[in-house]
Amino acid sequence: MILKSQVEWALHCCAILSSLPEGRFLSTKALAELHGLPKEYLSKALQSLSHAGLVHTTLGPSGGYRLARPPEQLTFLDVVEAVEGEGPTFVCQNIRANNPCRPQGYCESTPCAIARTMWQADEAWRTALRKVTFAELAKTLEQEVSPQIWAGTFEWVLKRAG
Amino acid sequence: MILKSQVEWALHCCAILSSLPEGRFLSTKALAELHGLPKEYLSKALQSLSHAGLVHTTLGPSGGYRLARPPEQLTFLDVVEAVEGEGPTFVCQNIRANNPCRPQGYCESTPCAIARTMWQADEAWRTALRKVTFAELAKTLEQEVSPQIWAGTFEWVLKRAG
DNA sequence: ATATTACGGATATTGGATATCCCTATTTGG
DNA sequence: CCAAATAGGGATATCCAATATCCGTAATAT
Ligand code: SF4
Ligand code: SF4
Repeated sequence: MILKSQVEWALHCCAILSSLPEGRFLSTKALAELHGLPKEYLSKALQSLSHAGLVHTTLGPSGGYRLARPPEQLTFLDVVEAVEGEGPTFVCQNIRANNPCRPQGYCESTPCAIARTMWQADEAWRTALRKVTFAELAKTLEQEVSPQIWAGTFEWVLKRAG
Repeated sequence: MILKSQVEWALHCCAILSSLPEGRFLSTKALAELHGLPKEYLSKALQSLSHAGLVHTTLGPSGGYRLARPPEQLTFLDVVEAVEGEGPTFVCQNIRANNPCRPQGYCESTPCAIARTMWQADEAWRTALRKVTFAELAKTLEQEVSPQIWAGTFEWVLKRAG
């Protein structure tokens, strides 16, 4: 059970977009170059973000993406779910229904304890991701990333942002 | 990102084995019949449990599986990790290394904040699963499952347990 | 007008999950 | 001792989602 690599891509892109000045846009091409990713395929991940309403887009030269909300209101969970979907990791096949000891046509009323436990774990995972916003991430990155790279990247991005 | 169905199978099998009287064994064949699963493939899941040391096995007629520890000491996490593996759900491809603004040969010292956040969420998921033992599951199931089915299944299992 | 962009459909390619088959060593029960 | 039953493991086939590429369309800035 491994998340798609698009999740990492989308998280990185949102991290970059978080530090983009108000009102400016960054294109798929720039984001792909910056991260060394296939442009056409990264585009699909960005479209997922767009479809989820997390980013706004503009067409034409100097077009691209910007965050739809301030980074304080964008969480890791938003991005992960936009790309990976909102479904549970544990999908119950209801195999208890195959129990030969069950009376024919018997129908359980409640989801069983096994599934509930797995879903609670899913919820704990989601809760952890919901707690971290991109504002906090930006703060952490600014402390941890080498100032030289930080400034260089910022300049690189600004030069390409429409 | 969806868990393999083998996870559900293994959880169900351990639930059954939890209520098996001390010293007796239940075969793959019986477990497959009880849950309506392909015997040969279920066998792979049970082998994972065996390889992880969660169950003991015996060969020959009347052979099969029993829990290696009391249900109080067997957690959901044990079973899930035995089948699904212990790796993180978020695999970092280190795409920050592709940043064209980085000096050549530059090497980050610490895993980045994005990966750490994702791994923390993984840990929250694991913690939730580690909290639930099969002793607690048995207690819940006994309360929730219809007494008729519960008794019938118990009898069905005992008849086939070696 | 032209170049650039997001978007979406179509289409490979790949790898892991699913599933089956068969052989071997071991143990039980007769 | 013998025959049946069992776990274990290797080989193989199938299926499907993730990965990746390509191209056409509409919109937009210069
Ligand atoms: S017991 Fe729970 S996990 Fe298993 S089939 Fe039923 S609902 Fe699904
Ligand atoms: S920034 Fe973090 S998640 Fe992204 S490539 Fe680097 S270590 Fe991996």
